[in-house]
Amino acid sequence: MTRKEAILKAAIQLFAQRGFHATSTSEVAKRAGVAEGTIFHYFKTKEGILMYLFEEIMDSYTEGIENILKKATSGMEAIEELIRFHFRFGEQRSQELKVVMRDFPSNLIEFGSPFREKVTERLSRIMDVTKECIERGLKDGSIRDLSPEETSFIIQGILIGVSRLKLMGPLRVPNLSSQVIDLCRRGLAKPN
Amino acid sequence: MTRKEAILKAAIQLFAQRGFHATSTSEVAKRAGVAEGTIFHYFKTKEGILMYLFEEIMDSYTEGIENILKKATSGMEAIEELIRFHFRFGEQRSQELKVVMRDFPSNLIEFGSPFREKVTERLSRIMDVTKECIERGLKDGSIRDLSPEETSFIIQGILIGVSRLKLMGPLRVPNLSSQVIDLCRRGLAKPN
Amino acid sequence: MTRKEAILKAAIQLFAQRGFHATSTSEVAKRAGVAEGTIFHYFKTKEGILMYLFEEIMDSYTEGIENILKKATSGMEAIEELIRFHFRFGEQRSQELKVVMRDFPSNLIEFGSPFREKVTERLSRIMDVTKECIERGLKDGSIRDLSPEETSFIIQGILIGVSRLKLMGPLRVPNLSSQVIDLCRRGLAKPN
Amino acid sequence: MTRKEAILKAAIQLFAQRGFHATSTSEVAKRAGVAEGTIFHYFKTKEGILMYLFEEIMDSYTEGIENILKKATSGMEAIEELIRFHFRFGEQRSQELKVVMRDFPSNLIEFGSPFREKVTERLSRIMDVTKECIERGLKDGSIRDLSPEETSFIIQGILIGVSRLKLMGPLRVPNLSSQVIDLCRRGLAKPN
DNA sequence: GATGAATGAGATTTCATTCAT
DNA sequence: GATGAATGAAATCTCATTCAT
Repeated sequence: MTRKEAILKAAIQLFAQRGFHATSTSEVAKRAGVAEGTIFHYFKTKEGILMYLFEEIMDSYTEGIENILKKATSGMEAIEELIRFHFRFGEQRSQELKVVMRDFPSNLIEFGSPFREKVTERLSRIMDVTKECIERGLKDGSIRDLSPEETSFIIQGILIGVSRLKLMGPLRVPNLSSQVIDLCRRGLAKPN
Repeated sequence: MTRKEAILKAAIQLFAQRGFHATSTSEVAKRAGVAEGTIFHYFKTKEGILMYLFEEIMDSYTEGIENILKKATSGMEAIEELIRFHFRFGEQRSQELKVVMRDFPSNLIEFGSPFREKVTERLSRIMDVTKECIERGLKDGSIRDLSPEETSFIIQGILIGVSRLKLMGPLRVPNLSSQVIDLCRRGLAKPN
Repeated sequence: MTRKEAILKAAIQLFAQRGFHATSTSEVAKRAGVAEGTIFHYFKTKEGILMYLFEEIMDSYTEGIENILKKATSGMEAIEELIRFHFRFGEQRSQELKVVMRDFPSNLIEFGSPFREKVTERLSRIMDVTKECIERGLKDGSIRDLSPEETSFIIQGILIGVSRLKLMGPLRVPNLSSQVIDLCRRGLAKPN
Repeated sequence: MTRKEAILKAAIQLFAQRGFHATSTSEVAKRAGVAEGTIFHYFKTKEGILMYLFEEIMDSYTEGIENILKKATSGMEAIEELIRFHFRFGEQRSQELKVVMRDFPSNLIEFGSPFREKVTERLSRIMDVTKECIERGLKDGSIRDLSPEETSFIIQGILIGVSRLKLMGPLRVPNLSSQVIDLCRRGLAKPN
């Protein structure tokens, strides 16, 4: 493991557990087994670690959902796969996701931040893909007549919120993925 | 306006805008027009402001949804009212809610915090009310056969997530409330 | 002695001795007998101490030379008094002057600095007074035909340079003041 | 251009512009197009660059004024040539001179520094040459009865101060050299 | 000779909190 | 109750320097 990886690993663990603000760079360095200065050698600032993390995970997520869109045979199926992917992703990378969920919004909003652009770009890409799924479903008749814009917003809201509740809280809910899929399917499917 | 109220008002504005961590007590004092010491006279710590805010808003929210439960004629109607109330509440108290959404989870998890108990108690009360709605719907036949536990979890997830997206992001979606209601109704209603 | 004064006194001593950059705020605090934070309570930044010092000494100097201009009976006499005042001032406030001479130019040039304006304003005031002396001497016939602009520049250069050499170096020269006056008088006086 | 020269060139530019303390070795390395380690290969420390610079420029200056002394036909002429040389030198090597003026005194005084000796040795050599000019003028009757010690001190002060004002400030004064010469000639020449 | 990743000491600054008035 | 000067612990970040390659 390179030093950079060690720093990232340590940061993810600590940020997920205690939060970004409550974690000091000296703690990260200690856990990573490197000198504190090394952190700043690789990531210019403490926020830089968060940024790197965010970009990395967002790119990975975006790539995943873009693949789904390519493979899916219908709009509704795409939505289902999207949800399935979302929860699978959340399980595989729960730590990183926790960090992003915990500490992200703060920076999202800060206007001066050099993040802002990158972040909003990624987020809107995610929203776009969801919208495209809906639009396809409208065309192929698998989804009922709904505004793609608004519906994709709600779908994203559902995924974020449910994941949040799951990641942050102590409650364990089995089959979350399939239950959300069922609910969404009934909500979106064309009435017969 | 009493000094305490002035402090709260200032804190809400600043915490909502910049976040809890990025706001200093001196800024709060300045905006409130009181001495810094006064803050600590009313709220023992800086976190104490957040705690007070949280309790106040949570109690208000809990009271609201408990009333709904009393008035509703069916489980499904209760759920609908719940959603309606949620978004109305979010609009009326958007600032406070933003604060809670922005900065809450961090403290939620901190184990040592004296908050933890109070917070979890309130949150589980909210979850319980949602569950009771579902349970009533199961009994009165307005809601299809679903696990109350899991479904209430998802409903809460939806509300939190969609509100979050709405409060934090720049997108404006009209009729969010009724669209979410529609989706949930189709998702929960008994098939005929 | 108030805390602020104690900080200033300590800072002057240390900056004069070791230079601004080589002195840490912790050293200043220690010598002043205050907590390090107290420094930042009174002067927002470390540079702020230098700024305060500079303004204070420049105002004092400017006031001094403006008085001379009022009292002097001829231009040449004004110049003489100016030089006399300059060296007297340098002796009375040698420490502060040393600080200014040692560490000032760096900031003078920095463009972004909030200092710049204040500094240049003061410096040009000093230059202006010198120029007025020359101009008066031209009118009253006590000074030979010389460009006021250029001559005042040279006079200021002389004063700065000679003081610098005196303050910084180990050499002790007696009667510096009167020797400089003699040299300048011969250099400026109208040939008879 | 060798690596060493590239480093020196970069250092001169940056030190002159931003000052020694505000320039990091990494910036110097970047501008010079070498690795940071290379700097320390050629100059043992960061201060070493300044030292090298200083020695080089001082030797060049000293050599120049020593030649003048040899060629001059009278003491007064030597002084005049000295001044002429000083300003010519200042124009040819303004950047280096700026560095020396900006950042030198700080180190001059530091007692522990290995510089100190070299520096004071060079400075006193310059002072000595000036004194010799005066002494010669006293003998050959071109300079009026003045203390060589004190007068050379003043002459040096004038040169340093006027150059400083010229190099550091924004003011442009034409014919500075000849004006200073005129003033000094009148100040030093034997009354007829 | 040349590199540049890694270091770690140290610097400035922030800020919640206290407490004498 | 109200103040705000004073604190000091802790945090982020810089940077000259080293050293294995």
